Amino acid sequence: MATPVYSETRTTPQRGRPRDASRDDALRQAALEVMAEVGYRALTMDAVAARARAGKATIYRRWESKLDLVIDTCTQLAQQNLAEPDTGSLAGDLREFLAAFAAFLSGPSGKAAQALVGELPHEPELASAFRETFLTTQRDVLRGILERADGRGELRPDAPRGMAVEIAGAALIYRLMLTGDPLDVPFVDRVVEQVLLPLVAKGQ
Amino acid sequence: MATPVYSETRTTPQRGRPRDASRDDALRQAALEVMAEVGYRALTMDAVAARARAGKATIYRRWESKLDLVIDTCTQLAQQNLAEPDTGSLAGDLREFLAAFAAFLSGPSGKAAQALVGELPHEPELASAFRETFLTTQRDVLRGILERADGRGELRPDAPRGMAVEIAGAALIYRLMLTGDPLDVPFVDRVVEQVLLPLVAKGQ
Amino acid sequence: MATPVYSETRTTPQRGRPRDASRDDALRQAALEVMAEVGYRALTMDAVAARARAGKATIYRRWESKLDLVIDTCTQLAQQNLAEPDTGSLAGDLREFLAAFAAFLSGPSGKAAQALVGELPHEPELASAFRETFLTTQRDVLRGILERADGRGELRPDAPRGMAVEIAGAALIYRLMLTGDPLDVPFVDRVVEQVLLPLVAKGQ
Amino acid sequence: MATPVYSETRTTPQRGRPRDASRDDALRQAALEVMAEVGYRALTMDAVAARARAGKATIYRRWESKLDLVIDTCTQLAQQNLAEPDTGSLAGDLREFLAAFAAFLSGPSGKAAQALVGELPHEPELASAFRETFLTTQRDVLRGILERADGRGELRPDAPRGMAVEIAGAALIYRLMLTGDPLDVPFVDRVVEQVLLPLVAKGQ
DNA sequence: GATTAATCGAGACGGTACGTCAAGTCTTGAT
DNA sequence: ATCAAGACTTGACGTACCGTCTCGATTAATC
Repeated sequence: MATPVYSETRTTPQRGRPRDASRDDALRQAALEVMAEVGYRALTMDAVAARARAGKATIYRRWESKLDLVIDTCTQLAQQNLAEPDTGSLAGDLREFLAAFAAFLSGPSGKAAQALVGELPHEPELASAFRETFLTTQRDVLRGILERADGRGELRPDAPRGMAVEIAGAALIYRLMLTGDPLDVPFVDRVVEQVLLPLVAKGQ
Repeated sequence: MATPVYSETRTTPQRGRPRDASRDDALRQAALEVMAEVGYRALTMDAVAARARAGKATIYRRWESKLDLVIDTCTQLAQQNLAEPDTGSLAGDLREFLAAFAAFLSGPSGKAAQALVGELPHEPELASAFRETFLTTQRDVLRGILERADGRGELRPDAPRGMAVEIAGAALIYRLMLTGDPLDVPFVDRVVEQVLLPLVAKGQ
Repeated sequence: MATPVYSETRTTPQRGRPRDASRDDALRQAALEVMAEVGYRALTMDAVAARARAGKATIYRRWESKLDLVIDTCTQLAQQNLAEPDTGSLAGDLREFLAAFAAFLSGPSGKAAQALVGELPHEPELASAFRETFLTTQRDVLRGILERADGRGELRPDAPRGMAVEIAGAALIYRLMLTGDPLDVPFVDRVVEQVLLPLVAKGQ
Repeated sequence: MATPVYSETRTTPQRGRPRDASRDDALRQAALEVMAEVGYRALTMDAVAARARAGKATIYRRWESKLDLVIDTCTQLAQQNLAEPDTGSLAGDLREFLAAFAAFLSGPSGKAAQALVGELPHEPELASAFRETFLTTQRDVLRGILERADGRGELRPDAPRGMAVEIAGAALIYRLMLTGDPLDVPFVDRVVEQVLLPLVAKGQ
């Protein structure tokens, strides 16, 4: 599921009191705060309900489970950070975009993403929502950056573009989730200069 | 903690019935099976105990918590696959080692590792055990491979060795845990040929 | 409270859509049916509303609570059976009245009354409404019967009238609510002949 | 059900930790206290568990429901008050026994009994347990008293014994549960002198 | 005839209790 | 002191109901 059910194009006119849309945001906000504080495992529906001053039924009316709520909460956050940069150079575009992505991952969304990784193999719906939110978008932007660089003649003809895109994401997320090392601008710069440009840029 | 408590140097000689060491393996085996079937979240101590035909106290006598049991179970598995290859060439060593590591990750240990990722930020002890098991060892072997290659004069002088090591691990784990794409030999070969060798090997 | 709020002498003339008086009966009828089926405890306002095809607000506009609705429903039923008999003889009056009262108690009102007994100690308002409906009226009629019999010289001078009245009610209600034995005409006759007349009638 | 399941004659030897019998009493005591304070309706399992410092599962392991717990709690109390008096006279026996029964009903058991009346029609098991506890025993004792009085030649030959027994119980319980008037010794004396003795004793 | 306001069915809302389930501890008898 | 078994406390789960509220849609009395 993973989204409150407004999108359902209504067949019947509109019966009863309509859902209060402001509760959605309040609940997502509460979920985000609680998850940031105690993590996914220790997040309880009671805590979210209490923080949003809502009844639990109000949550379960919108999301089927804790997982569903968390997914939707993260997805919502991901909508914003799509900024496709255009600095005119491959190096500039890569640096700018990866820095933005790193910042996004360093915030609550990153924490949430990490919390969800363990569920992916057992929750197919979550897995596809997760990949859509955290992987596909970022991958598409990177591909666009490489294409524009190719248009400017900056790429080697045999550049392994797919692999470069994968490596870029992998490097950031590996740091974030596994090593625990900081995901800062110097690191992004090193990834760009020591890995990405050498792999794809002409004359390196 | 993450290891059965035999190491506790006994002050008193040895009184009463000694611990049945075969229960350790039975319990780890049960834990592994249950985790592979239902994942970390849905794994219950009762289920593990029942599968091993053991009492819960028998588990808690050895491990402090569910997490602890799972960590130890995985660590145990990791002990075996340290095989440092020596094919005589950088490319050969990389291929062989990464293929072995990929195979290790593709098994139950990989599933377990994934299940644990979400807990790392809130469980410092788990985090260090996890990194020791899944990251450090692999990193050290890779570093050794690069050093021996350097001794043979196969590396460029300015090769970004640390980054190469990090990228190698990142590429595999990213695939395993996030994209869900298969972690097979062709992929490993592509990583070696399209990424690692270009980054560090002389004359590429 | 225990009565729909029409009595409220309106200060403002009469504005807006007037209340649909037919909903009162529909709701009481629904309440009676539900209570007869599942008892007081398991009666839910949602069930009553659904059965009457009414909104819950329509109920709460008329009655303050579940208790209030049930009380009013029973009271309504009680209004009818006040018939003070006048057969010309004490025995005849007693038989006729107690048979009528037994019939009343054997119907849904009796079930409802029983359902309410448990609430009496904790609901003073309910208690007084309950006593008014189920005890006082019946008691007054019985007292009238005894007085008229006394006027005819049928009573012993030392007849314990108060006790006789109390015993008459007690015998019926005890059967109804506690023993579960049938509250039929033969029983009423036995109460009259074996208990009431011996206690109060001259020459027994 | 209405009794913790020890009575179940065990087929298997005895496996695992046995039930802690002291929890039974603690829970019954807590239930009695809570019920006396807030009544049956408002009694919650959480409140009982909290007061007994027990988990809810510990309650549900023993009793299937709130009703079941309450029944058992009362039944336990009823076991004690069977005292069959033997003063040597019908009047003395009646006074003594009914006073004792009135005292029993005036305590927490009486409150509990009242709370249960409303459930009787919908809970056959409860009904029979209730009657066994609160009616049958008392009835049997009364019957014994009448028989012994008959043996002493105190009864009229045509005395309506069954009705007398029923009336005695009805008078007390009617007062207790319906009218709310006090169930004190003067009242018991009046019942004996004005009703029971006139109905059955010789020469009245 | 248009306006006005309280009604109607429907159902979302904040709460509270429900009965279940799991984690980790403790207690049996037996080895 | 260990073992299997299972009762124990704690606390979260997801559901159901209470009594209130809010929606669009009637429906009279008032203007």
